[in-house]
Amino acid sequence: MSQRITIHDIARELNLTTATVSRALNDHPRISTETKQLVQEKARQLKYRRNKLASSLRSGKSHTIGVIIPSAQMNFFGSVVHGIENTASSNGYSIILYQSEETTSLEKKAIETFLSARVDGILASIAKETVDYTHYVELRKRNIPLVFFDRTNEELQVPSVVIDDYRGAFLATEHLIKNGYARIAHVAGPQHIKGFRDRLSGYKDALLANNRTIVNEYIYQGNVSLESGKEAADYFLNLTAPPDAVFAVEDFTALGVIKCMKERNVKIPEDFGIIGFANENFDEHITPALSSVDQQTVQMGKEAFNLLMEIIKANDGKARVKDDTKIVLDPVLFFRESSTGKSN
Amino acid sequence: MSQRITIHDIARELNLTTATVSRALNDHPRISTETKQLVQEKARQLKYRRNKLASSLRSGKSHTIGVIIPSAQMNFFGSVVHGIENTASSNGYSIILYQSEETTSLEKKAIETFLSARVDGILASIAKETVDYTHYVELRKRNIPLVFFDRTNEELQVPSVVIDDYRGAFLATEHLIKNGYARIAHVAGPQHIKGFRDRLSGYKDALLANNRTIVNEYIYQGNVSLESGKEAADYFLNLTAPPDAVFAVEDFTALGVIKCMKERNVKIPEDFGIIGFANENFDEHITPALSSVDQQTVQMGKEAFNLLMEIIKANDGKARVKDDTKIVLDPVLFFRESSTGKSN
DNA sequence: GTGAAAGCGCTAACAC
DNA sequence: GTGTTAGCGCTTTCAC
Repeated sequence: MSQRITIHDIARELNLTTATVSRALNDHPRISTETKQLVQEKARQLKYRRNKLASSLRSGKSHTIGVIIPSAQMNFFGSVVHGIENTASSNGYSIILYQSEETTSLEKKAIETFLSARVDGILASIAKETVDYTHYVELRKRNIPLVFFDRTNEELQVPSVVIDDYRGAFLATEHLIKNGYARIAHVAGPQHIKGFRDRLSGYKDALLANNRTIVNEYIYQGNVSLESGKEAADYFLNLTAPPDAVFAVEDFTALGVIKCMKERNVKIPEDFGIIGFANENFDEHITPALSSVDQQTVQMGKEAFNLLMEIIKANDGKARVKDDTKIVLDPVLFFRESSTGKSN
Repeated sequence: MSQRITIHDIARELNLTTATVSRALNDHPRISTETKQLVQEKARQLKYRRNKLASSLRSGKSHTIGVIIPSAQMNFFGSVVHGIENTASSNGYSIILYQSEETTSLEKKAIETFLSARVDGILASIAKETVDYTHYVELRKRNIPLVFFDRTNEELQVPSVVIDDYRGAFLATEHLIKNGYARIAHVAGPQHIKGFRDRLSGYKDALLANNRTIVNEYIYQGNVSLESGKEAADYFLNLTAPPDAVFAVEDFTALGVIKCMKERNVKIPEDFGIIGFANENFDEHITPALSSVDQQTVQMGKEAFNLLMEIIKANDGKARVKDDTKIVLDPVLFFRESSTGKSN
C-alpha cells in the first residue's frame, strides 16, 4: 500500500536494466546525461522514492548517525542536538536520538540499537552514572566512528568536542577583577568532573595572573544547584572578611547566591558582583540580570558532527583521524547587570 | 570489519538452517525450546547482532518512527521529545529526529527522508510557516500512520494530542478572580493560531462564569514576546480604569508585564496579580515567582507515541483508528507568588 | 519442529 | 555507457 514503485518499474518502462537506473539515480559518472535525465524524469513521474533500507543493506552505508544524550529535557543538550541535526540534515544524514537518562544501562542499549541499525557513526555525551566504559571501548575496537561531546573521558582516547572551561573561568574571574571587585570567591562543583575542576583552575590562575592571592576560605565546595549557591552565599557572608564577588560554577548556583544576597540585603552589583556559567535562558530575565559564560552549544553540535564526518570519511579511505583529536571551543562571555562593578 | 556474524554463522555451527535460527531468535512458537536455547546461547557466544536493515527490508517493519519538531532548542519541544523517546525506547522503537526550523520546505524534506527510511509512523508538530498541507495529506492517502502533537490542524482530520488551552486559560483566570483581583486583563496571542484563540475564549468564559463583564479594552493583542508584554502593561496602566491583574498568553509575555510593572513601581502581587502560560523554567526563579499553566509536555510525548502505536497496530490488523481521535491533556496550574492575592 | 527456496530493493563487480 | 549476475542478511511461504 504505502510504497510499491521500485527501480524495476523505472527500468521496465524505459527499457533499461535496474543497474543503469540505479547508476543514473546516483549520478554515476559513466552514465550518459541523456539517460540520467530520462531516468530522473521517469522517477519523478512515477513518484519513485529510493528504499533506503535496501540501499544501505547493499552498500554498507546507512547515512544515519546515532546520538546519545543524557536527556532532551535539559536545555543544554536540546541545544546541542539542534546543532547536530541541522548540520547532519544539510549533509544528507539522519540522526537517531537516544537518551541515557544518565544511566549506563540505557547507554549500552542505545549502542546496541545503533549497531543493529548499522549507523555510520556515533555521537555521545557520557552519562553521569557511567564509570565502566567497556561499551565505548568496544566501539573503538570495532572501528566504529565515535565522537564525544561535552561529557568526555580523557583516558579513552576518543576524539571529542568540548568548550574551554578553564578559559571561560579565567575570563569570568578576570572580568570581576577588572570591574573593581577586590575579594573574589568561587562556588565550585564536584571535583571528579573535569569541567568543574578546570573551572576552579581557571579561577585560581586568573587571580594569580592578576597578582591576587588565592584564599582557601573563598572556595566553597558545592554540588551544582540552587541550594548550594544559597549555602555558599551564607557561608561567605559569615566570614570575618567576606568576599565582594563570586564566580559561580554554573547559573543555578549563581541564582542561589543572588537569592541569598537579596534576602540579606546585599546590593548587586554595587556591593557584590556575580557571574555564572552556562548562559541559561533565565539569565537575562532575572533581577539583576546575570552575567554568564556561554557554552556555545549549537556550535558544539555542529563541530561534533563535522568531526564525526571526517572520521567516517577517513575510515572509508583507510586513513585515520588521530584518536586524541580534541576540538576546544572558545566560550563567549555575556556581561550583564550582576557584575557591572562596585560603587565607591 | 565492524560486524560480520550473521545467522548463517550460527546456523552452520549448530547444523541448522538460517530459517530455523531466524525463528528461534524471534521466539517463534513452533520452534522447540531446546533449539531456541541452543541458538540464543550460540548467538550470545558469537556476539551476534541482528542486522536491522535486512530484517526491516524483508519484513516491512522498521520499528522506527520519524519525529518532526520545529526546533530542539525550544524548551517545550525538547521536553516533548524526552517523553516520546522514553516511551518509544521502552517499546522497542527508535526515533529519527528532524527539525523543521518552522519552514515548510524542511518539513517536506523530513517526510521524504522518513518515507525513504520506511518508518512505521510519523509524529509531527506543524511548522509556523506551513499553510499548504499537501505533504501531510499525502501521508494520509498512503495510509502512513501519522499523529500530530501540540501544533495541529483541525481540518486535516489527523489524530492528535494537545493540551486543553481553553481549560488552562479558564482556570488561570478564575484563580485570579478567587484571589481577589477585580479587573482582570488579558494579553492575547495571534488569533489565527488555535491555541491562542482558545486561551482568549477560556479567559472570557471564566469572567462570565464568575459574573464579571468582558471589557474590550482589557484585551490587548500581543505577539507572544517579552516586548509585547511590556507594551501591553504600558497600555493597561494608561487606561483611565486600569486593570489590577493580567492573564498573559504565555510566560515571556508575562515576564514583560512584570518588568514594566517593576519599572513603574506597581507592586506584585499586592497591587497587581499576574499568571502566565507554559511553566518555563525561569518562572520559579524570577522575582516575584511567576504563576503559570503547565503544558504537560512529557506526558504529551508519551501519549502521542502511544496513540501512534495504536494506529500502527490497527493498520496491521486492517482495522482503523478514527481520524478524529483527539487526546486532550489537562493542564496543571502552578501557583506562585505573582498571583497570591491583593492586599487590602 | 525444521528445511528448501525465494525474494525484499538495491548496488557492485565484472563484462563488453 | 550499459547489461549480466550476484548477493547484502534477513524473513517467509510452502513443504514434510
